[in-house]
Amino acid sequence: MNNQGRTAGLPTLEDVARQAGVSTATVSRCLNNPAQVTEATRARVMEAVEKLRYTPNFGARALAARRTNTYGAVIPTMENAIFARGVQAFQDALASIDSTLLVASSNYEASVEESQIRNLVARGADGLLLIGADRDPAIYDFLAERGIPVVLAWAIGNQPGVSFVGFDNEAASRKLAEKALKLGHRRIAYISAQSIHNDRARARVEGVRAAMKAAGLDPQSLRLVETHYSIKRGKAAFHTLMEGEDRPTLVMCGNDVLAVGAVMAAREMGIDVPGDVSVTGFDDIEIATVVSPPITTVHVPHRKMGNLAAQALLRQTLEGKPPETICLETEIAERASLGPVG
Amino acid sequence: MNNQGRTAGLPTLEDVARQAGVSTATVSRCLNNPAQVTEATRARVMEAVEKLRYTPNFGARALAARRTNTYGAVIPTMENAIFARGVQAFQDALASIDSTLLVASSNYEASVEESQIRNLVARGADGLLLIGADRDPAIYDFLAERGIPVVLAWAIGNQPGVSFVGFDNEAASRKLAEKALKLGHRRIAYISAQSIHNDRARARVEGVRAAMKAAGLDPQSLRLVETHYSIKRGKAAFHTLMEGEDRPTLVMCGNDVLAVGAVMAAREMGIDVPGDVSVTGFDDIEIATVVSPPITTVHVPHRKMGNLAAQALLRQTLEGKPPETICLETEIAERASLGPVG
DNA sequence: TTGTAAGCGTTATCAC
DNA sequence: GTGATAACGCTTACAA
Repeated sequence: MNNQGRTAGLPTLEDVARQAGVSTATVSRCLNNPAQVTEATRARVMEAVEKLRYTPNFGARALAARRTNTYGAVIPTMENAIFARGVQAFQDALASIDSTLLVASSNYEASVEESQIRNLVARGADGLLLIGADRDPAIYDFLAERGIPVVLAWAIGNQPGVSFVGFDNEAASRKLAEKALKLGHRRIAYISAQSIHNDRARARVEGVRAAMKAAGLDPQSLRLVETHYSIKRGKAAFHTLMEGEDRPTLVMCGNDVLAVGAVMAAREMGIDVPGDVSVTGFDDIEIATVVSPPITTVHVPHRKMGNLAAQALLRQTLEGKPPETICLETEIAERASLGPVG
Repeated sequence: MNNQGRTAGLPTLEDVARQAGVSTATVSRCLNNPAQVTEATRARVMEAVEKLRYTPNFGARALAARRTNTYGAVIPTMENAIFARGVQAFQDALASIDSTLLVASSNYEASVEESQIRNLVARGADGLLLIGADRDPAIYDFLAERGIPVVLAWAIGNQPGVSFVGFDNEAASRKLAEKALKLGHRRIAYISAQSIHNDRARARVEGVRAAMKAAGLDPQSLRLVETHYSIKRGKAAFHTLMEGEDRPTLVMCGNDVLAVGAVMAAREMGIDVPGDVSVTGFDDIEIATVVSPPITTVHVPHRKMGNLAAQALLRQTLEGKPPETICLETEIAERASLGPVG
C-alpha cells in the first residue's frame, strides 16, 4: 500500500542519529559530505546505519535538497535496438555518479512524447535526454522556464538553450548515396520513417537527394515511401516498390529495421540482393549483420554518443556550464547488400 | 542546477490557492479527490492551475502521501529484445493508471541487481517487477520488511510472499526437446546461459534432460556449454561444439540470441542447418525469424505476461490483495532450423 | 567538527 | 464543502 511510511516502521534519519548519539545534521553529513565529519563519528554513524538498515527517503531528500539525482530520457521506441545501446551508455555514465535514469518511450508520437516529458519533469528530473530537435517550441519554453537542462541526441540542430550530441544525418546519408551512385545506380527508391516531427528522417532523405543532384540526377525522381519503423512495414514497403514497373535498382532505407524488412521481403519474392536490387540501411545495429545478405549501412557510434550526451548534460546540471554541441563522425559499414547495378 | 526550487520561481500549491482564493487543502482536494469539492470552486482552482502552469512537486507529494505511484523493474539486460516487449507491456499497463515505471538492468549480475533493487526502493518504488526467483533470500526479507509488493516474471516458483506471473520453463523446454527427439536426434548439445542465479536457464536444461531420460537416453550425455547471452558468444559456443569429433546433430540454445549466433556460425563454417545440424532457440523474439534459416523456438507470450504481471502487482499495491501465481502457456514456433536427423 | 532549527511542498486530520 | 495546521524525513545555513 505504501512503502516508506512508518507503517512498516522504517528507520529515519532521526532513528540513526539517536542510535549513534549525534544530531540528524551529522548523520546527513556522513551520508552526503563525509569529509566534513570526523573519522570517529562517521564510523559510529555508519555502524548505526548498518544496524538499522537505514535507507534515505527519496521524497524527503528531493524536497529538501531540491535535487533528485534523477535524469529522464524519452526515446521513440524501446522495442528495437536502435536506441538501446545509446541509452544504455547514457545510463551507465549516470550510474557511475550515483544518478538514476528514468526511461520512457513515445512510440514516435509527439503528443505522447510531450506528456512523457511533463511526467518526467513532475517527477523531478534534473535533466533530460531527448531524441532529435523537432518538436513544439512550447516544450522548449516549458523546460527553459523550469531551468531544466536538456541534451538532444541523434541529431545536430540549432535549438537555442539546449545541448546537441549527435551526428549529421544528412551528410551521413549523402555519403552513402554517393557510394551507391558510383556503383551505377540510377533508379533509386527510399523507404523512410514518417517524416513529420522527425528531423533525422527528413535529413536522411535530403542527403540522398543532394547526392542525386550532385550526380546530375533529378532529386524529385527519388521514389519515396513513408512508413512506420518496423520489419513488417519495411517488408510491405519493399513489396509496394517492387510490384510496379520500372523497378528501382537500389532501395535505401531510413534505418536498419526497415532494411531488414526489405531484404527479407526480397528473399520471399525471389529477388536477389544485391544482384537484382541493392539495399542499404542506417544505424548499424546488430540485426543488420544477422540477415543475409548483411546490410550495408551507416555506422552510428551509439555508445559514444550516449556517453558524451551524459557528460554534456552533467556539465550543465552539475557545473552550470552552458549548452554545447558535439558532432560525431559516422562511417559506412560496407557489407554485401549493396553492389554494382545489375 | 535544480528544477523545482523557487530559484526558477515555480508555482506551488500555495500560489494556486492564493490565485483561486481558496486554501491549499482545497487545491489539493481538487487535484486528488475532485469529488469532495464543489463544481464551482473546482473550476476556479483549475483555472488557476492552468494560468500558473502548476505542476505538483513529486518529492513533496511522495513525502506527504507516502506513495509515489512509481514502480520499478530490474531486468537482466536492455540490449536485446528478450525483455523489451514484456517490460513495454508492463509499462503500458502502469501508464494507463498514471503510474510510472523505472527500469534498471543488472547485466545478469546478482550484485548489480541487488543494488538496483535497493536503489529503486530508496526512490520510493511502490512495487517491483523482477525476473525469475533465484536470488539471495536476504533480498526478499529486505523487501518484505518494507512491505513492498513484488511480482516475479518469466518463471514460476515457490518464493513465499511474492506473486509469480510466468511460465513453466522446464516443461516448455522439454516439449521442444521431445519434438526434436521424435525427429531422430540422439547426439544433443545445449548452449545455455550461465546457470548461476538463473533459474530459467537451469530449468530449460533440465527440461531437455527430462525428455532425454524419458526417451531412454542418458541425460548426462547432453553436451552442455554455458556462456553469456549474446550472438557473439552463441557463435563461439557453436564453434566449440562443432570443432570436436562426434558432432551433435542438434544444438539447442537457451534463448534466441544464442541460437542466432549458432546459425550464423554454422553458415560461416559451411555447416548446413538443418541438413547437417538442427538448431533451436527459446523466447521467439523477432530476430529468430530474421536469420536464415528461421529458428524453431519456444514462443513466450511476452506481451501478455507483462500485462498480467502489472495487473497482479497492482492488485497487491492498490487493493492489498495477497500474492498470486499465474502460469501462462507457451507453444512451439515451428520454423526451418529444426529438421529430421541427417 | 557538531548541533539547532528553519524550511522544502504536499497530504490528511481535524474543526467549522 | 472548506480551512487551519500538524506532520512527512531530509538538507543546510547559522551558531556554538
